[in-house]
Amino acid sequence: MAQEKVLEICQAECVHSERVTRVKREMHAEKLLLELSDVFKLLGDHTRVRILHALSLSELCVCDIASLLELSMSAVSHQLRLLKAAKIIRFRKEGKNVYYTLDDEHVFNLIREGMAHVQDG
Amino acid sequence: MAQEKVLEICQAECVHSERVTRVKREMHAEKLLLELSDVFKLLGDHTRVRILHALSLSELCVCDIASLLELSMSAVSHQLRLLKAAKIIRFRKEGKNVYYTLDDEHVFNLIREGMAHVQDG
DNA sequence: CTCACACTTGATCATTTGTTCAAGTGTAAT
DNA sequence: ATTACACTTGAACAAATGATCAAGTGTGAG
Repeated sequence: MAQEKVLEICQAECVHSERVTRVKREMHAEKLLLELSDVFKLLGDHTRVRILHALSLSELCVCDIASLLELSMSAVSHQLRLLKAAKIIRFRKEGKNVYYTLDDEHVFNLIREGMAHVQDG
Repeated sequence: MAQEKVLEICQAECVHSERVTRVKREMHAEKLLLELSDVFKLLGDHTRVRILHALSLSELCVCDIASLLELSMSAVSHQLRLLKAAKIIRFRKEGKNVYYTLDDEHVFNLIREGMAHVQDG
């Protein structure tokens, strides 16, 4: 897992060095890519996607979600915690209940765009 | 992990049943959501996102990618295999080289939309 | 043919991840 | 205060994951 300096790379003649250096120049985004993969990782779980999809249709409290998706409240709460920490969802307390919603339209768009990809086959 | 029938759900008065049944009616998408989470899961890895981002800038052969991202060819090849299987990327052989590209614009859009989310903070 | 080499693949292993269980908050009603 | 209950949280454990290593393809050059 520790990404050592491997350099099991092919001979110089194989690497298209002009292309590689050009792409490397355009890749001033390493840090953002790391954040990006973290966001996708959060969306990349069946339970969490189901939760987010449900929240894209309505604000819901924890036990609504648990009931809807037939999960334990504990399992739901754990996942909500992750989504909350990543600012993908927002919450609001009201009495004994805690209501969750999507945080912004980006996530909504991501789900829509993802759906489009999936539906095309 | 085995998703047993838990039903540790709160009392009837807490569940907003009209809301829950309405959302449930609108959720005729369970199977798609499963596929969707699988796609996001593939995008949800640092190495794979870096590979995809590089491919969004240019067609590249395996050792270009390995060189660019300082990874072993083996590691790259394993990840390409997953992306290929999910039809997220396409390949073309030419002599001893194998060139990879993004399969369609959906993935490109996903990465762009994801970047927008990340950049907003 | 034989060799070099770009790439693939299977096995292994450490890390990460998601669920469950049990215990702990905090709020509202009695 | 005491109880009920919506929700959170930590520990524990099984399953999934990603990198490495070693062995395997297949293609082109000599």
